[in-house]
Amino acid sequence: MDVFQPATADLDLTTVLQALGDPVRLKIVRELATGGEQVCGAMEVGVSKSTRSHHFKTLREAGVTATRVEGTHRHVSLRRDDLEARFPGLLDAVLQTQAAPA
Amino acid sequence: MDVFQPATADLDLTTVLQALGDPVRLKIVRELATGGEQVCGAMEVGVSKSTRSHHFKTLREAGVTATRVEGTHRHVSLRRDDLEARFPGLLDAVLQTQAAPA
DNA sequence: CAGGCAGTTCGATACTCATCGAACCAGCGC
DNA sequence: GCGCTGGTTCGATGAGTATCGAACTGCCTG
Repeated sequence: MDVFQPATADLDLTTVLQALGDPVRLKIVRELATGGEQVCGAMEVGVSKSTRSHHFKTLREAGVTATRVEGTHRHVSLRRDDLEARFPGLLDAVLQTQAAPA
Repeated sequence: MDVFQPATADLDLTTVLQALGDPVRLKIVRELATGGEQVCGAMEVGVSKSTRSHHFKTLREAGVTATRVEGTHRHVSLRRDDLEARFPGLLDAVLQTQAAPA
């Protein structure tokens, strides 16, 4: 298992935007933003286990999240500082927006 | 020809992020940001005419750009104010980032 | 050790979408 | 009117990806 996540300098804007440009992942990011680090499975995003895993992987590989393995659990958190360093204001701008404008 | 573009209130974050999450469109947005309103065809983005048209359409329908028809030309501009009103700081954050991190 | 649980991976499916060339449409100039 | 030129639309194609269930892996506990 590679819990690899890209270095801050390697973060690619297009990739990050693509990662954020999905309703499910955006929801995940919001959850992480408000709830802090969370266990992967504790989040209810309305998709199957495998799909959820896929989205977490996408976010991680885009450099949006960090994953910490602890026993059988994976603790996922936002890489706020790294994102802020690489794309100042971007994450805040995304998070400030209302979740779902109906 | 519908030069329809969504109202400010209808702008959807996911849609905008998806629109921005493409290298070609990101390039277009940058060009518009630095050069102001431009004629559609005057922009060199490295894709065919039809593909370029498609990207302009995507950006327009996402609410990122405005299109003004003048004779046979289409003048395209960024909807900076609308985007700023709906997603404060987002566009700036995107534009501030270096174009292509090698 | 056996079982269960967390999470990933696999294989398949369906859908989206970026891309192109060609055909088409609409002004503009001759 | 005839054609050129800017731009859109069409149809096709290929790549990417979101989704699922099922099989697998690893850890922890009884």
